[in-house]
Amino acid sequence: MSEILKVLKGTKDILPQDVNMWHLVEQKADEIFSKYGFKEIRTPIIEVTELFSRGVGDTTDIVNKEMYTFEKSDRSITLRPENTAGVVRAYIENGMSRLSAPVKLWYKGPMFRYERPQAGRQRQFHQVGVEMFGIKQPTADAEVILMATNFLKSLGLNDLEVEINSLGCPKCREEFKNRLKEVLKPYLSELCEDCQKRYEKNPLRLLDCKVESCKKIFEKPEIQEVVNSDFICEECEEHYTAVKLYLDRMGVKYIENKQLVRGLDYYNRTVFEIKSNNLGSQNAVCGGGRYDGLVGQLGGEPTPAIGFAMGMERLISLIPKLEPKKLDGYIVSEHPVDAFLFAEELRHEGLNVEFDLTTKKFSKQIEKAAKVAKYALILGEDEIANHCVSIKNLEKGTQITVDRIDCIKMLEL
RNA sequence: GCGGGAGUCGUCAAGCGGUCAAGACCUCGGAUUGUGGUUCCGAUAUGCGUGGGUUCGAAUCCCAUCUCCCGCCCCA
Repeated sequence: MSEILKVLKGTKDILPQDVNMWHLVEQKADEIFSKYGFKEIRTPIIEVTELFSRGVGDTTDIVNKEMYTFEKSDRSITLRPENTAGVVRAYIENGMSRLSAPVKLWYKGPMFRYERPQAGRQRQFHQVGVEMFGIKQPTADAEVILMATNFLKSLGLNDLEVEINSLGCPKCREEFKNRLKEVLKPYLSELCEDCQKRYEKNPLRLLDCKVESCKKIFEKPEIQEVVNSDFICEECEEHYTAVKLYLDRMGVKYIENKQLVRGLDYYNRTVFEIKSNNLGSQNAVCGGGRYDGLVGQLGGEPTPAIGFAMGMERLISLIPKLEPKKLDGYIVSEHPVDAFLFAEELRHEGLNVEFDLTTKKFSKQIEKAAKVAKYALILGEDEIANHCVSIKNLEKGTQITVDRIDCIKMLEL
Protein backbone atom coordinates (compact mmCIF):
# COMPACT_ATOMS: atom_id res chain seq x y z
CA MET A 1 0.00 0.00 0.00
CA SER A 2 1.54 3.31 -1.01
CA GLU A 3 2.16 6.06 1.50
CA ILE A 4 -0.68 8.27 0.36
CA LEU A 5 -3.16 5.49 0.94
CA LYS A 6 -2.35 5.21 4.62
CA VAL A 7 -3.54 7.29 7.51
CA LEU A 8 -0.80 9.05 9.38
CA LYS A 9 0.56 7.20 12.37
CA GLY A 10 -1.58 7.71 15.43
CA THR A 11 -4.61 8.92 13.45
CA LYS A 12 -7.76 7.00 12.60
CA ASP A 13 -10.73 7.09 10.28
CA ILE A 14 -14.02 7.07 12.12
CA LEU A 15 -16.05 4.79 9.90
CA PRO A 16 -19.79 5.06 9.16
CA GLN A 17 -20.61 2.04 11.30
CA ASP A 18 -19.03 3.72 14.33
CA VAL A 19 -20.33 7.22 13.86
CA ASN A 20 -23.50 6.45 15.79
CA MET A 21 -21.33 5.84 18.89
CA TRP A 22 -19.83 9.29 18.47
CA HIS A 23 -23.27 10.80 18.04
CA LEU A 24 -24.37 9.07 21.22
CA VAL A 25 -21.50 10.51 23.25
CA GLU A 26 -21.94 13.98 21.78
CA GLN A 27 -25.67 13.96 22.24
CA LYS A 28 -25.41 12.78 25.85
CA ALA A 29 -22.77 15.43 26.54
CA ASP A 30 -25.09 18.11 25.22
CA GLU A 31 -28.05 16.70 27.11
CA ILE A 32 -26.37 16.20 30.49
CA PHE A 33 -24.16 19.29 30.48
CA SER A 34 -27.12 21.44 29.45
CA LYS A 35 -29.01 20.26 32.51
CA TYR A 36 -26.31 21.89 34.60
CA GLY A 37 -26.39 25.10 32.59
CA PHE A 38 -23.30 24.53 30.47
CA LYS A 39 -23.23 26.05 26.98
CA GLU A 40 -21.22 24.69 24.08
CA ILE A 41 -18.27 26.70 22.79
CA ARG A 42 -16.18 25.99 19.71
CA THR A 43 -12.68 27.40 19.58
CA PRO A 44 -10.09 27.08 16.79
CA ILE A 45 -7.91 24.01 16.49
CA ILE A 46 -4.86 26.22 15.99
CA GLU A 47 -3.68 28.83 18.45
CA VAL A 48 -0.56 30.89 19.00
CA THR A 49 2.09 28.59 20.46
CA GLU A 50 2.71 30.81 23.44
CA LEU A 51 -0.84 30.25 24.65
CA PHE A 52 0.10 26.67 25.40
CA SER A 53 3.62 27.24 26.68
CA ARG A 54 2.27 29.80 29.12
CA GLY A 55 -1.08 28.16 29.73
CA VAL A 56 -0.36 24.47 29.94
CA GLY A 57 3.10 25.05 31.32
CA ASP A 58 6.54 24.76 29.77
CA THR A 59 7.70 22.11 32.21
CA THR A 60 5.12 19.64 30.93
CA ASP A 61 5.81 16.89 28.42
CA ILE A 62 2.82 18.04 26.44
CA VAL A 63 4.41 21.37 25.72
CA ASN A 64 8.02 20.24 25.65
CA LYS A 65 7.91 17.34 23.26
CA GLU A 66 4.40 16.63 22.09
CA MET A 67 3.16 19.71 20.27
CA TYR A 68 2.61 20.03 16.54
CA THR A 69 4.09 23.45 15.97
CA PHE A 70 4.79 25.27 12.72
CA GLU A 71 5.71 28.73 11.50
CA LYS A 72 3.42 30.79 9.30
CA SER A 73 4.03 34.47 8.45
CA ASP A 74 6.51 34.84 11.29
CA ARG A 75 4.14 33.47 13.87
CA SER A 76 4.54 30.24 15.74
CA ILE A 77 1.28 28.31 15.51
CA THR A 78 0.36 25.11 17.34
CA LEU A 79 -2.33 22.48 16.91
CA ARG A 80 -4.08 22.42 20.26
CA PRO A 81 -2.88 19.59 22.52
CA GLU A 82 -5.77 20.26 24.93
CA ASN A 83 -8.55 22.80 25.06
CA THR A 84 -8.50 24.44 28.46
CA ALA A 85 -6.00 27.07 27.37
CA GLY A 86 -8.08 27.83 24.26
CA VAL A 87 -11.31 28.16 26.20
CA VAL A 88 -9.63 30.40 28.76
CA ARG A 89 -8.32 32.53 25.91
CA ALA A 90 -11.82 32.80 24.45
CA TYR A 91 -13.23 33.60 27.88
CA ILE A 92 -10.84 36.49 28.32
CA GLU A 93 -10.92 37.75 24.75
CA ASN A 94 -14.71 37.81 24.58
CA GLY A 95 -15.08 39.60 27.87
CA MET A 96 -16.95 36.78 29.51
CA SER A 97 -15.76 37.91 32.91
CA ARG A 98 -18.47 40.56 32.57
CA LEU A 99 -21.08 37.84 32.45
CA SER A 100 -22.75 36.81 35.65
CA ALA A 101 -20.78 34.01 37.28
CA PRO A 102 -20.63 31.12 36.91
CA VAL A 103 -19.76 30.99 33.24
CA LYS A 104 -20.17 27.36 32.27
CA LEU A 105 -18.79 26.15 28.96
CA TRP A 106 -18.37 22.78 27.31
CA TYR A 107 -16.61 21.69 24.14
CA LYS A 108 -15.83 18.69 22.02
CA GLY A 109 -13.27 18.20 19.31
CA PRO A 110 -9.93 16.91 18.12
CA MET A 111 -6.66 17.42 20.02
CA PHE A 112 -3.15 16.70 18.78
CA ARG A 113 -0.16 15.33 20.63
CA TYR A 114 2.94 13.90 19.05
CA GLU A 115 3.25 10.77 21.17
CA ARG A 116 3.96 7.13 20.62
CA PRO A 117 0.55 5.62 19.88
CA GLN A 118 -0.73 2.63 21.81
CA ALA A 119 -4.06 1.35 23.07
CA GLY A 120 -6.09 4.38 24.16
CA ARG A 121 -3.53 6.82 22.88
CA GLN A 122 -3.49 8.47 19.48
CA ARG A 123 -1.82 11.52 17.99
CA GLN A 124 -5.13 12.95 16.91
CA PHE A 125 -7.71 12.13 19.53
CA HIS A 126 -10.93 13.73 20.70
CA GLN A 127 -12.03 15.18 23.96
CA VAL A 128 -15.26 16.39 25.47
CA GLY A 129 -14.67 18.73 28.33
CA VAL A 130 -16.16 21.45 30.48
CA GLU A 131 -14.84 24.59 32.13
CA MET A 132 -16.55 26.59 34.83
CA PHE A 133 -15.36 30.12 35.60
CA GLY A 134 -15.94 32.47 38.49
CA ILE A 135 -16.76 30.23 41.44
CA LYS A 136 -14.22 29.67 44.17
CA GLN A 137 -16.58 27.78 46.45
CA PRO A 138 -16.26 24.01 46.78
CA THR A 139 -19.80 23.60 45.45
CA ALA A 140 -18.34 24.17 41.98
CA ASP A 141 -15.83 21.35 42.42
CA ALA A 142 -18.54 19.01 43.61
CA GLU A 143 -20.98 19.97 40.87
CA VAL A 144 -18.44 19.40 38.15
CA ILE A 145 -17.39 16.00 39.54
CA LEU A 146 -21.00 14.98 40.05
CA MET A 147 -21.85 16.00 36.50
CA ALA A 148 -18.93 13.98 35.15
CA THR A 149 -20.18 10.87 36.90
CA ASN A 150 -23.74 11.45 35.70
CA PHE A 151 -22.55 11.88 32.16
CA LEU A 152 -20.65 8.60 32.35
CA LYS A 153 -23.66 6.87 33.86
CA SER A 154 -25.85 8.15 31.04
CA LEU A 155 -23.53 6.25 28.68
CA GLY A 156 -24.10 3.10 30.69
CA LEU A 157 -20.66 3.17 32.28
CA ASN A 158 -20.97 2.14 35.88
CA ASP A 159 -17.86 0.35 37.10
CA LEU A 160 -15.65 3.41 37.09
CA GLU A 161 -13.62 4.76 39.98
CA VAL A 162 -13.39 8.40 40.92
CA GLU A 163 -10.11 9.43 42.53
CA ILE A 164 -9.61 12.81 44.12
CA ASN A 165 -6.84 14.71 45.80
CA SER A 166 -5.96 18.25 46.76
CA LEU A 167 -2.77 19.83 45.55
CA GLY A 168 -3.14 22.84 47.82
CA CYS A 169 -2.52 26.35 46.68
CA PRO A 170 0.74 27.67 45.21
CA LYS A 171 1.88 28.70 48.67
CA CYS A 172 1.41 25.49 50.58
CA ARG A 173 2.40 23.37 47.63
CA GLU A 174 5.67 25.23 47.34
CA GLU A 175 6.38 24.48 50.97
CA PHE A 176 5.57 20.86 50.45
CA LYS A 177 7.79 20.65 47.40
CA ASN A 178 10.65 22.08 49.36
CA ARG A 179 10.18 19.66 52.21
CA LEU A 180 9.99 16.79 49.76
CA LYS A 181 13.12 17.89 47.99
CA GLU A 182 14.92 18.29 51.25
CA VAL A 183 14.11 14.84 52.52
CA LEU A 184 14.96 13.29 49.14
CA LYS A 185 18.19 15.18 48.68
CA PRO A 186 20.43 12.53 50.29
CA TYR A 187 19.08 9.90 47.88
CA LEU A 188 19.12 12.01 44.77
CA SER A 189 21.97 10.12 43.12
CA GLU A 190 20.21 6.78 43.72
CA LEU A 191 17.03 7.81 41.96
CA CYS A 192 16.36 6.86 38.34
CA GLU A 193 17.18 9.24 35.55
CA ASP A 194 13.58 10.36 35.13
CA CYS A 195 13.20 11.03 38.83
CA GLN A 196 16.30 13.12 38.87
CA LYS A 197 14.74 15.30 36.21
CA ARG A 198 11.45 15.37 38.06
CA TYR A 199 13.26 16.41 41.21
CA GLU A 200 13.90 19.78 39.63
CA LYS A 201 10.96 20.07 37.28
CA ASN A 202 8.03 18.67 39.15
CA PRO A 203 8.86 17.00 42.46
CA LEU A 204 5.25 16.01 43.00
CA ARG A 205 5.48 13.59 40.13
CA LEU A 206 8.27 11.71 41.88
CA LEU A 207 5.66 10.05 44.01
CA ASP A 208 4.20 7.83 41.32
CA CYS A 209 7.43 6.58 39.79
CA LYS A 210 7.17 2.88 38.94
CA VAL A 211 10.86 2.03 39.10
CA GLU A 212 11.43 -0.47 41.91
CA SER A 213 14.57 1.15 43.25
CA CYS A 214 12.82 4.49 43.47
CA LYS A 215 9.77 2.94 45.13
CA LYS A 216 12.05 1.45 47.78
CA ILE A 217 13.57 4.80 48.54
CA PHE A 218 10.16 6.38 48.86
CA GLU A 219 9.21 3.74 51.39
CA LYS A 220 11.77 5.02 53.87
CA PRO A 221 10.03 6.26 56.99
CA GLU A 222 11.30 9.82 56.91
CA ILE A 223 10.08 10.19 53.31
CA GLN A 224 6.76 8.51 53.95
CA GLU A 225 6.25 10.91 56.78
CA VAL A 226 6.51 13.86 54.43
CA VAL A 227 4.44 12.18 51.73
CA ASN A 228 1.64 11.38 54.10
CA SER A 229 1.73 14.63 55.96
CA ASP A 230 -1.19 16.91 55.37
CA PHE A 231 0.82 19.70 53.92
CA ILE A 232 -2.04 21.78 52.67
CA CYS A 233 -2.85 24.96 54.52
CA GLU A 234 -5.95 25.54 56.58
CA GLU A 235 -7.93 27.25 53.83
CA CYS A 236 -7.13 24.57 51.31
CA GLU A 237 -7.96 21.90 53.84
CA GLU A 238 -11.30 23.51 54.51
CA HIS A 239 -12.06 23.68 50.81
CA TYR A 240 -11.07 20.06 50.28
CA THR A 241 -13.11 18.84 53.22
CA ALA A 242 -16.14 20.70 51.91
CA VAL A 243 -15.75 19.18 48.45
CA LYS A 244 -15.69 15.72 49.99
CA LEU A 245 -18.68 16.52 52.15
CA TYR A 246 -20.72 17.62 49.15
CA LEU A 247 -19.70 14.55 47.22
CA ASP A 248 -20.73 12.36 50.13
CA ARG A 249 -24.09 14.06 50.36
CA MET A 250 -24.63 13.75 46.62
CA GLY A 251 -23.84 10.06 46.74
CA VAL A 252 -20.68 10.25 44.64
CA LYS A 253 -18.29 7.46 45.59
CA TYR A 254 -14.63 8.34 45.41
CA ILE A 255 -11.23 7.22 46.55
CA GLU A 256 -8.75 9.65 48.01
CA ASN A 257 -5.40 9.25 46.34
CA LYS A 258 -2.55 11.31 47.69
CA GLN A 259 -0.37 10.21 44.81
CA LEU A 260 -2.75 11.74 42.30
CA VAL A 261 -0.87 14.54 40.62
CA ARG A 262 -2.07 15.80 37.29
CA GLY A 263 0.52 16.46 34.64
CA LEU A 264 -0.49 19.96 33.69
CA ASP A 265 0.98 22.86 35.58
CA TYR A 266 -2.13 24.92 36.00
CA TYR A 267 -3.94 22.82 38.56
CA ASN A 268 -4.36 23.75 42.20
CA ARG A 269 -6.51 22.45 45.04
CA THR A 270 -8.96 19.82 43.82
CA VAL A 271 -7.76 17.38 41.17
CA PHE A 272 -9.59 14.25 40.10
CA GLU A 273 -9.48 11.36 37.67
CA ILE A 274 -12.03 8.78 36.67
CA LYS A 275 -10.57 5.41 35.77
CA SER A 276 -11.71 2.16 34.24
CA ASN A 277 -10.19 -1.26 34.67
CA ASN A 278 -11.12 -2.20 31.13
CA LEU A 279 -8.79 0.13 29.29
CA GLY A 280 -5.30 -1.31 29.71
CA SER A 281 -2.60 0.96 30.96
CA GLN A 282 -4.10 4.18 29.60
CA ASN A 283 -6.91 3.78 32.08
CA ALA A 284 -8.17 7.31 32.72
CA VAL A 285 -11.34 8.34 30.90
CA CYS A 286 -11.58 11.67 32.65
CA GLY A 287 -9.13 14.04 34.23
CA GLY A 288 -9.65 17.44 35.68
CA GLY A 289 -9.28 19.86 38.49
CA ARG A 290 -9.30 23.41 39.68
CA TYR A 291 -7.09 26.02 38.05
CA ASP A 292 -7.65 29.25 39.91
CA GLY A 293 -4.46 30.88 38.65
CA LEU A 294 -4.73 30.31 34.92
CA VAL A 295 -7.05 33.10 33.85
CA GLY A 296 -4.89 35.65 35.61
CA GLN A 297 -1.70 34.07 34.36
CA LEU A 298 -2.87 34.43 30.76
CA GLY A 299 -3.70 38.08 31.26
CA GLY A 300 -7.32 38.10 32.37
CA GLU A 301 -8.85 39.25 35.61
CA PRO A 302 -7.88 36.66 38.24
CA THR A 303 -10.81 34.24 38.12
CA PRO A 304 -11.24 30.92 39.86
CA ALA A 305 -12.04 28.07 37.52
CA ILE A 306 -12.44 24.32 37.35
CA GLY A 307 -12.93 21.81 34.58
CA PHE A 308 -12.33 18.37 33.19
CA ALA A 309 -11.68 16.62 29.91
CA MET A 310 -12.63 13.15 28.77
CA GLY A 311 -11.06 11.08 26.00
CA MET A 312 -13.83 10.27 23.55
CA GLU A 313 -12.05 7.29 21.99
CA ARG A 314 -11.58 5.83 25.44
CA LEU A 315 -15.23 6.39 26.28
CA ILE A 316 -16.38 4.83 23.05
CA SER A 317 -14.17 1.80 23.55
CA LEU A 318 -16.04 1.15 26.81
CA ILE A 319 -19.55 1.44 25.36
CA PRO A 320 -21.11 -1.66 23.83
CA LYS A 321 -21.51 -1.40 20.05
CA LEU A 322 -24.79 -0.07 18.77
CA GLU A 323 -26.67 -1.77 15.99
CA PRO A 324 -26.51 0.18 12.73
CA LYS A 325 -29.73 1.94 11.84
CA LYS A 326 -31.84 0.54 9.03
CA LEU A 327 -33.61 2.55 6.38
CA ASP A 328 -37.34 2.97 6.87
CA GLY A 329 -38.02 1.70 3.41
CA TYR A 330 -36.37 0.34 0.27
CA ILE A 331 -38.35 0.77 -2.90
CA VAL A 332 -38.46 -2.31 -5.09
CA SER A 333 -39.40 -1.53 -8.66
CA GLU A 334 -38.35 -2.11 -12.22
CA HIS A 335 -39.59 1.37 -13.11
CA PRO A 336 -36.94 3.84 -12.00
CA VAL A 337 -38.95 6.99 -12.63
CA ASP A 338 -41.82 5.86 -10.43
CA ALA A 339 -39.38 4.63 -7.78
CA PHE A 340 -37.49 7.91 -7.93
CA LEU A 341 -40.62 10.04 -7.55
CA PHE A 342 -42.01 7.93 -4.75
CA ALA A 343 -38.67 7.94 -2.90
CA GLU A 344 -38.56 11.74 -3.03
CA GLU A 345 -42.14 11.97 -1.82
CA LEU A 346 -41.34 9.83 1.21
CA ARG A 347 -38.09 11.69 1.88
CA HIS A 348 -40.00 14.95 1.98
CA GLU A 349 -42.19 13.37 4.64
CA GLY A 350 -39.08 12.72 6.71
CA LEU A 351 -38.49 9.06 6.00
CA ASN A 352 -35.14 7.47 5.13
CA VAL A 353 -35.63 5.76 1.81
CA GLU A 354 -33.56 4.32 -1.01
CA PHE A 355 -34.41 2.66 -4.29
CA ASP A 356 -32.31 0.53 -6.62
CA LEU A 357 -30.34 2.88 -8.84
CA THR A 358 -29.22 0.07 -11.12
CA THR A 359 -32.66 -1.48 -11.66
CA LYS A 360 -31.58 -5.01 -10.86
CA LYS A 361 -33.81 -8.04 -11.02
CA PHE A 362 -36.79 -8.05 -8.73
CA SER A 363 -35.55 -10.80 -6.43
CA LYS A 364 -32.19 -9.09 -6.06
CA GLN A 365 -33.91 -5.90 -5.06
CA ILE A 366 -35.92 -7.69 -2.41
CA GLU A 367 -32.75 -9.27 -1.12
CA LYS A 368 -31.10 -5.89 -0.91
CA ALA A 369 -34.14 -4.44 0.83
CA ALA A 370 -34.00 -7.15 3.47
CA LYS A 371 -30.42 -6.22 4.25
CA VAL A 372 -30.78 -2.48 4.56
CA ALA A 373 -34.39 -1.63 5.38
CA LYS A 374 -37.29 -2.40 7.65
CA TYR A 375 -39.83 -2.42 4.82
CA ALA A 376 -39.75 -3.24 1.13
CA LEU A 377 -42.01 -0.87 -0.79
CA ILE A 378 -43.01 -2.66 -3.94
CA LEU A 379 -44.06 -0.72 -7.03
CA GLY A 380 -44.93 -3.19 -9.75
CA GLU A 381 -47.19 -2.91 -12.77
CA ASP A 382 -50.38 -3.33 -10.74
CA GLU A 383 -49.34 -0.91 -8.02
CA ILE A 384 -48.36 1.74 -10.52
CA ALA A 385 -51.60 1.31 -12.44
CA ASN A 386 -53.66 1.68 -9.26
CA HIS A 387 -51.46 4.26 -7.57
CA CYS A 388 -50.83 2.00 -4.60
CA VAL A 389 -47.86 0.28 -3.05
CA SER A 390 -47.27 -3.13 -1.51
CA ILE A 391 -45.58 -2.83 1.85
CA LYS A 392 -43.64 -5.85 2.94
CA ASN A 393 -42.53 -6.09 6.56
CA LEU A 394 -39.13 -7.66 6.12
CA GLU A 395 -38.84 -8.94 9.67
CA LYS A 396 -42.22 -10.61 9.87
CA GLY A 397 -42.62 -11.41 6.20
CA THR A 398 -46.14 -9.97 6.08
CA GLN A 399 -47.32 -7.87 3.17
CA ILE A 400 -50.21 -5.54 2.52
CA THR A 401 -51.18 -3.36 -0.40
CA VAL A 402 -52.38 0.17 0.34
CA ASP A 403 -53.03 3.43 -1.42
CA ARG A 404 -49.80 5.39 -1.67
CA ILE A 405 -51.27 8.22 0.38
CA ASP A 406 -51.60 5.83 3.31
CA CYS A 407 -48.08 4.52 3.00
CA ILE A 408 -46.50 6.96 5.40
CA LYS A 409 -48.99 6.17 8.11
CA MET A 410 -48.30 2.48 7.68
CA LEU A 411 -44.54 2.94 7.95
CA GLU A 412 -44.82 4.92 11.11
CA LEU A 413 -46.65 2.08 12.85
C1' G B 1 12.30 8.77 23.23
C1' C B 2 13.25 3.36 25.32
C1' G B 3 12.01 -2.09 25.77
C1' G B 4 8.87 -6.68 23.92
C1' G B 5 5.42 -9.03 20.14
C1' A B 6 3.13 -9.02 15.32
C1' G B 7 1.95 -7.82 9.99
C1' U B 8 -0.96 -13.41 4.24
C1' C B 9 -7.88 -10.96 0.06
C1' G B 10 -12.74 -5.92 2.89
C1' U B 11 -12.71 -9.29 7.72
C1' C B 12 -11.01 -13.83 10.40
C1' A B 13 -7.37 -17.10 9.12
C1' A B 14 -4.04 -21.98 7.09
C1' G B 15 0.72 -22.25 5.06
C1' C B 16 6.80 -21.89 8.20
C1' G B 17 12.29 -22.95 1.57
C1' G B 18 10.10 -26.66 -3.72
C1' U B 19 3.42 -27.51 -7.97
C1' C B 20 -1.42 -23.16 -9.37
C1' A B 21 -0.99 -19.15 -1.77
C1' A B 22 -6.19 -23.74 1.95
C1' G B 23 -10.72 -22.48 4.25
C1' A B 24 -14.65 -19.30 6.40
C1' C B 25 -17.45 -14.72 6.45
C1' C B 26 -18.58 -10.39 3.54
C1' U B 27 -19.31 -8.72 -1.58
C1' C B 28 -20.86 -9.83 -6.64
C1' G B 29 -23.25 -13.17 -10.36
C1' G B 30 -26.39 -17.52 -11.28
C1' A B 31 -30.00 -21.62 -9.86
C1' U B 32 -35.24 -18.70 -9.03
C1' U B 33 -38.65 -14.55 -16.17
C1' G B 34 -42.94 -10.22 -9.27
C1' U B 35 -41.03 -11.68 -3.42
C1' G B 36 -35.48 -11.86 0.43
C1' G B 37 -33.08 -13.66 5.05
C1' U B 38 -32.43 -21.31 4.29
C1' U B 39 -30.01 -24.25 0.28
C1' C B 40 -26.87 -25.11 -4.09
C1' C B 41 -23.29 -23.45 -7.97
C1' G B 42 -19.72 -19.84 -9.58
C1' A B 43 -16.41 -15.26 -9.29
C1' U B 44 -12.84 -12.60 -6.39
C1' A B 45 -4.57 -12.12 -3.60
C1' U B 46 0.67 -12.69 -10.70
C1' G B 47 -0.07 -11.41 -4.38
C1' C B 48 1.80 -12.64 1.31
C1' G B 49 3.16 -4.35 5.01
C1' U B 50 7.33 -1.91 1.93
C1' G B 51 12.45 -2.00 -0.09
C1' G B 52 16.75 -4.69 -0.58
C1' G B 53 19.61 -9.40 -0.06
C1' U B 54 20.61 -15.04 0.31
C1' U B 55 18.97 -19.23 -2.97
C1' C B 56 18.24 -23.08 -8.94
C1' G B 57 13.73 -21.68 -6.10
C1' A B 58 11.08 -17.36 -0.61
C1' A B 59 4.86 -15.61 2.18
C1' U B 60 8.37 -18.94 4.38
C1' C B 61 15.75 -17.36 5.83
C1' C B 62 18.68 -12.39 6.57
C1' C B 63 18.93 -6.86 6.78
C1' A B 64 16.56 -2.27 6.66
C1' U B 65 12.12 0.43 6.90
C1' C B 66 6.85 1.37 7.88
C1' U B 67 2.57 0.29 10.64
C1' C B 68 -0.17 -1.97 14.52
C1' C B 69 -0.37 -4.24 19.42
C1' C B 70 1.74 -4.63 24.70
C1' G B 71 4.77 -2.18 28.45
C1' C B 72 7.83 2.31 30.12
C1' C B 73 7.23 7.51 29.87
C1' C B 74 3.17 10.74 29.66
C1' C B 75 -1.89 11.67 29.59
C1' A B 76 -7.78 11.83 27.96
